[in-house]
Amino acid sequence: MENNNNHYNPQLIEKKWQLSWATGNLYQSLETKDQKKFYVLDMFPYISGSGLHVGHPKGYIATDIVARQKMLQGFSVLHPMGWDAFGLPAENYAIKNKINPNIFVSEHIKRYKKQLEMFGFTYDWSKEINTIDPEYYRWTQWIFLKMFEKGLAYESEEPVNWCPSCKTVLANEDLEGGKCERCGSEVIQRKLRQWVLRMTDYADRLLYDLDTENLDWEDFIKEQQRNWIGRSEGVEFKLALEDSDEEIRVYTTRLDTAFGVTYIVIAPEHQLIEKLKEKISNYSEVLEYVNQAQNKTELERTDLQKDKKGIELENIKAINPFTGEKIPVFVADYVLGFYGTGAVIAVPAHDERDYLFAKKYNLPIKQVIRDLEEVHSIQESAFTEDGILINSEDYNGLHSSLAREKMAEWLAKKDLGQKKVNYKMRNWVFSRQRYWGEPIPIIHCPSCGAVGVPESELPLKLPPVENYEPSGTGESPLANISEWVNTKCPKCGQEAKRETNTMPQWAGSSWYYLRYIDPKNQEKLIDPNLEKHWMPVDLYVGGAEHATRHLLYARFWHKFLLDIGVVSTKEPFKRLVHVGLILAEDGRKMSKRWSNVINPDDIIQEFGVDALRVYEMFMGPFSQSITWNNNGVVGTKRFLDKVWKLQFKVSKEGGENKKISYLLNKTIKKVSDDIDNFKFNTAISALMILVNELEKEDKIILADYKKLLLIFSPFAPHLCEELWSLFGHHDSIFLQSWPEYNEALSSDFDQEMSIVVQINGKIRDNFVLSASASQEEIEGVALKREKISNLIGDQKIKKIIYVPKKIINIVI
RNA sequence: GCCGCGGUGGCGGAAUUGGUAGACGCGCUGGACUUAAAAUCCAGUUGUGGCGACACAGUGCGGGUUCGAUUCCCGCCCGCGGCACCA
Repeated sequence: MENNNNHYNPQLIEKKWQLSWATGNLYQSLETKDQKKFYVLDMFPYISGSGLHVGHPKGYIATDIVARQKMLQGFSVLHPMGWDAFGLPAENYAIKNKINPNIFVSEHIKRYKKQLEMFGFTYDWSKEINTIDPEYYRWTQWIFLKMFEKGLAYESEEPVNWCPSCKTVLANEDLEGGKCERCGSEVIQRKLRQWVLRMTDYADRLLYDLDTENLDWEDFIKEQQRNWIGRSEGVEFKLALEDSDEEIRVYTTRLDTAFGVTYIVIAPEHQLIEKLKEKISNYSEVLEYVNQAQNKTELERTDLQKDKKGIELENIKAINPFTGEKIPVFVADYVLGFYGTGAVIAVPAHDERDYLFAKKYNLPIKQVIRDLEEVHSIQESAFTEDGILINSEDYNGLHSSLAREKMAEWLAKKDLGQKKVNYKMRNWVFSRQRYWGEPIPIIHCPSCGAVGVPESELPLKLPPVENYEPSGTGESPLANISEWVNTKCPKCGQEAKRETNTMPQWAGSSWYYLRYIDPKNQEKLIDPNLEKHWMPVDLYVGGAEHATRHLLYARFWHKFLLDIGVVSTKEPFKRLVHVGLILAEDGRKMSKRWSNVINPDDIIQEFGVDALRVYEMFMGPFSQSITWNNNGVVGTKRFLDKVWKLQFKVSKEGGENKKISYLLNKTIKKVSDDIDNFKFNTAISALMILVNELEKEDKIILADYKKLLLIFSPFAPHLCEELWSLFGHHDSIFLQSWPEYNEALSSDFDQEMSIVVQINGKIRDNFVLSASASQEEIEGVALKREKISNLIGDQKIKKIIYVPKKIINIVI
């Protein structure tokens, strides 16, 4: 099909311009001093088994529009792309299809890249990175070594989440409702030696910088991170045990309720059970309960619906330091071993769980806080809010918040306890018992312990292996390659063994945005001058599912890199926008499983990539999930054809068309603002309105048409570049300047105004008159209108409200 | 259960320092062009009543504030996302 007066043929122009842009190095980012920089970043794709569907490029289209607009506005733009390719999903796919993961990943990268190139994106491919490239992951390993040096990476034997199907441990962040996020299997707790990153050391900074660094992030993502970090301020203190040297340490945020403590509850994992085994008179019963609890899966144990069960440690009594009362000690699995001290004071009157537990086991419920209005009845339910203290001796009458302070002071003075901050967030379990990941650069020496691989030996390459299958023993398949495992200790030269665990999927993506800036640097992770030039990332676009994983990990690593002087900003991503999903026409997620996937190649074949780009941006608000509709692409192709057809109305002669220049000017502002605010749908709508008006004209002035092409070009780059060249230009449209909005012009045109007349707020009439008319004149005209005077009749006018240039409301 | 977001025509959606609800697009109806179809163009399209001018109703439900509420307040219902015994 040829181009004709009604339609253009995308096949004839799109490939041509993509080639021209690439050979002209149009998108190479340069560190020029005289231009302002703009670093716009996409979350790079993870290489999995399935290819791209129409949902994947949505975010990339948006960043491409922003990148092109910024270029036109005179910024030097960095817009890179790369590949995230280590990790479980890629490895599982490779195993399932019996391919070498290396080969599978490399082939898929080629395919992804080809698909991305069809979209005509502005990527600077000279900056391409790939997380499985040894020249890339040597720096991932380098960061790990630095963390090891600083004591932030350590070995641990704590119980960890183990996925029996993936045969590896998982971080807390990798769980979804107690199940493996990848395969859905139930995760069990297993004691295994692991590498762990001390992320909780950064908890406060991760929390406070969300607010103090003026991050332009959507609130719900910040909120998710805050909840995930889960900071709480409380007090840790000890209770003595009767007839014993042991003591119980507890953590509470409600010290004000301390006089209401009627028993203590400890977690089944608590070491005190073992220590007191001689003293506990029902020890065998207790042990049975403990074993039962530990055999439960995480899911069963955290099921809120289940009964609050527990068992008393008979013959054990703790002493409440505030009252001197002797209180029983229970073990119950609703207390978590890993949080706080693994032991809590139970205040049934003021905590719902304790209330249920106390009712079940007939334990006393002692009220020590009353509500201000004195309407709450402890007989009916626990009162969990702050209030006024009662039954609390010296503290009676104080408000909860003040009581907490005073009581904490008292504990500190008696040397029984002090204020303490706790986090829900746990340290990052960083090793995986799998093949497809960055080797952890550590050597285990019988004399020196864990020793870092010398920097000069990086990258420590992942060796080829015959069998990728995970063993399930807690060792990775690397353990079977003796020539790789056996080595010498870099410190003492003795025979030693390499660490065989690998890094998790999220390692490479935790710092990739830095490497784009200086991808080929052999000496350093990044050149400090380049880092200062480009960082922080000005705009980061990707899926919201990364709120508590990638985005938290990357912030953590970034802060560490700040501490060791590699980067200069506190936060990596200044502005973050999340992309809404594109759902299939049946309303479900697009997936091979449902065979409802729309392939972009087919749409591009039929309508061209510009029509697809414009449609995806026009569908609805960018961050909202929206269902795909093939007819929508028909509509945007129709719109592109309208723009194409307008060229035949362009005339080089003739004077200014006031009406059009006014509307054009308004559209320039609307489109500029809307791109800034990610309101692409209304930007396109404004362009449609302009085009509809231009269609009605017999003649279009060339200068106006060029402006239309310029403001439309970020959305439909191929079509606009083609039309630009058809008017005799030899240089790219993207080397021009974004049209300026002329503020004076906007008021110039408003010589008339349309006034709506309301009676008691109901619209009854409207008329047009000169924009210079005063309120009195307008009132006069309105009251003389036949319709209005008939409606008013002889009723009395109470008052008249005038909204300048819009509405006059007569109240009768 | 807690936190966050949302509910507007046949459909996707637009409009919020309170000021003409339904922009723009899809679909549908009628018309022009054509031997015919496609494409394109023109007109219409929230509902009810009316030939019509127009009237009444209308932004999840029930109240309230206001000259005026999709927008603000109170009480509910429904959907989506996140967290989930964190003491």
